[in-house]
Amino acid sequence: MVLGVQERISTKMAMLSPQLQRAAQFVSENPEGVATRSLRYVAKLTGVSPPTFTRLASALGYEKYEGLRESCRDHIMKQGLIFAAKAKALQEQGPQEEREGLFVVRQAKSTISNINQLLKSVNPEQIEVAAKNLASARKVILVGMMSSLPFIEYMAYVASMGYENWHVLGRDSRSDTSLINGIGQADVALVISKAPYALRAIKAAEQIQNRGTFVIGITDKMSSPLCQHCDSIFIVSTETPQFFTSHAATLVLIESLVGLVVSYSDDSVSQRIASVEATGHKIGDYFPKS
Amino acid sequence: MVLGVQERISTKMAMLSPQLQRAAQFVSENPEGVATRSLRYVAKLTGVSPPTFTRLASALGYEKYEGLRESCRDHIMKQGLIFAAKAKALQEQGPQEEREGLFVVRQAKSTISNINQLLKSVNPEQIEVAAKNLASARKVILVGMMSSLPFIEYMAYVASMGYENWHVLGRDSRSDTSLINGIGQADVALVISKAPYALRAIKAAEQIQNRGTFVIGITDKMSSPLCQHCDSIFIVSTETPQFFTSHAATLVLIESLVGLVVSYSDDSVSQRIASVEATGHKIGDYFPKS
DNA sequence: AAACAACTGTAACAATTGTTGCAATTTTAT
DNA sequence: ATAAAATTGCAACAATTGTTACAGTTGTTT
Repeated sequence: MVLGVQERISTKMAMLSPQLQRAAQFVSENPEGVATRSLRYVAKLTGVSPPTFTRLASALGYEKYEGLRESCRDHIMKQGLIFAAKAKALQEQGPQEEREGLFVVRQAKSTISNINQLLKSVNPEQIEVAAKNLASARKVILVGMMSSLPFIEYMAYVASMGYENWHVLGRDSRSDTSLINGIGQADVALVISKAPYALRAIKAAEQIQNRGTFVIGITDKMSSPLCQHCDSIFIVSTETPQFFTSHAATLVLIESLVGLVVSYSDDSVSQRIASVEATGHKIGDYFPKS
Repeated sequence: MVLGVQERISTKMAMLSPQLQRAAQFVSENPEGVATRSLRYVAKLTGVSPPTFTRLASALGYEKYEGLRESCRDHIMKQGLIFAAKAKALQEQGPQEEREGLFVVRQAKSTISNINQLLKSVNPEQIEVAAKNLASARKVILVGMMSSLPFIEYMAYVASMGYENWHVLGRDSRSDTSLINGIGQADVALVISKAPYALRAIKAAEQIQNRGTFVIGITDKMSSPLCQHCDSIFIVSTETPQFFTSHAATLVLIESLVGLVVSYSDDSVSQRIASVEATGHKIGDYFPKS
């Protein structure tokens, strides 16, 4: 069997010299460029000397540079075929057409539509206000159960690099009650709940709001039981061609929120994040270099 | 506005000489060939003398043959944009709305572009193969550290509704080693790692692969250290207007994979999922149905 | 039928391409 | 520290590229 460019690059990348890696990365990221432009042109674009690409070709096991280019041609031809199929699938639009090869496409399509809907339905000002609240809160309580928990934890992880006052509720029930008891009006909570709505999340939102805490909610429908316990609510659609729901639009909202929160905080936060990563490098959490 | 190759050919085709028509037809039918191969090669393929193509270029209104080729390049690139039409529409949505405050819009834009890139770069067949592997594995090991862990856990959560042989590595180090020791060739692992690459994830992938286990990797670059320890690798872009990265495209891939896995499994899985939800209702995990 | 114009391939061309030897540099080992 | 090895860019190279002038062919007009 003949290996493709991408496979060859991914297997040999580690044992290439710095310049060859640069070249390899470029090839990997723009095979069309390699297939259509000349070696010297590509070299200039990459910021590497022409011979480097000749050498890359032989390092990847091709006899000549033309072999590498031929591989790139293959790659884009295959993509062209794939795309033809995708385009056809989109035109047919058949909901009963359960062709497996197009799963990703359908998934992606509904995801993009979900994101677009998020953009249409959501008020930017509302996000700003929510972010400001989160940024200035004494304590931030994150609530999410079942399938929403991972996204709450993602948020907590990102926030943990810059803040120490963000807490996740729902990891274990013991600490939960004490956490709820300690909060008040100076704090802010963010709750995520989608159908089927986890009872504990709804109950938590209710209790938290009863204590005078500002509650931000992310849910999937206006009719969601979460709505009535929130001071600020975001509706994100979760529709999917599959039997379970998609959380991608939620993720976009979360990432936007966190980004805004960081931008509202002072520079010390950015510095903290930088130092967290530096510490990680020192104790060997991260892969060296790059 | 600059005309494309196809338009130029269709308008002038009638007033071309026989040989030029032959050449024009070839160009119209294989623009990729023109973009990627040399003039002389194309000429030989068409059965026409080389100068004919130089003449065709000027007959179509290009200054030189290179102009025609450039048009063909454009044509190729445009193909990748079929799906990106929505993203473009989004961009045109409002240039005056490009105010600094609209974080969400910028975030959404880059996310959609990331998803599009996923579609462009990923081979549906490869996803199918990966999903089949996951569906038929004796045990599935999910690996992800740092910011990737929540997504691994999401995957584990969704899978837990239908399968009992999916395990997350990295929740606590004690059980990790025993888990790794128990795996072999009948098992499949899925590893997620993005820059900055968590050392433990890379090491885990290495160890797992050494045991003969099939390793599926999700990472952000071909130059990622994860690549060399994987039998199947998916590249998803994580670019963002912000300082940290976006995982939305990864989520789309994950949701597609899980959806496929379920579709490859027999009906018992769907039944299991249904019963899990029913049980949840009975013990009061979920909010009473609306 | 001859004269003309348009069409097309051959061959020589200048430009550009990919390649290779060599020297300068950096990295690694001793 | 020194030596050896590997990496990398420069410059000269042979090959190939796209182009053009020219000549043979074809079909049309007078």
